[in-house]
Amino acid sequence: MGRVKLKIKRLENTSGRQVTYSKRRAGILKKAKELSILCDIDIVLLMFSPTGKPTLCLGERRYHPFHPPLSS
Amino acid sequence: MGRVKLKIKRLENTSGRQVTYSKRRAGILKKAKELSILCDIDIVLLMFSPTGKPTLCLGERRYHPFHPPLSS
DNA sequence: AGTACTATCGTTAGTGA
DNA sequence: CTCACTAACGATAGTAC
Repeated sequence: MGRVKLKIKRLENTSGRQVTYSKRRAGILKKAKELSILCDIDIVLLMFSPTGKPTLCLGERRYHPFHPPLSS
Repeated sequence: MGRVKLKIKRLENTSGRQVTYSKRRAGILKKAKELSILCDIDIVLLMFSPTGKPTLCLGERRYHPFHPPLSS
């Protein structure tokens, strides 16, 4: 996406990695939340920034102990 | 995306939830892999399908014990 | 269940402040 | 670094098989 195609390989520029991380982290967190709501599923997403800062996403599903599969 | 806008709320149709889950699971797994490679980070993604089947993604980063932040 | 197609919407790379 | 903008690329809803 964006203005040009981006090859999927490690970004060599440090600040570039951080900027790309910030943008894509927001995108994937949104995707995870959408998926958990749309499909009513449990999801866990844990990631560490290029500087080591962790982000944890636990989805939006209301809690069900022992994660029983849906019957409906 | 897709042909029409989709409201982000629980899909009431069971098979629709499963189809949407399959498509979006593929999308988010690709995003997670791309993010881990581009930004050279650790990422963990765990999710359960509407029928309870788990999927685990551990990212593509080469292993670093104790997850040291990048120095460069 | 899974694959293929594709119009349409969503994400984001590059840019500037 | 963070925010806003937007052209252009990417993901996906609906469909057909």
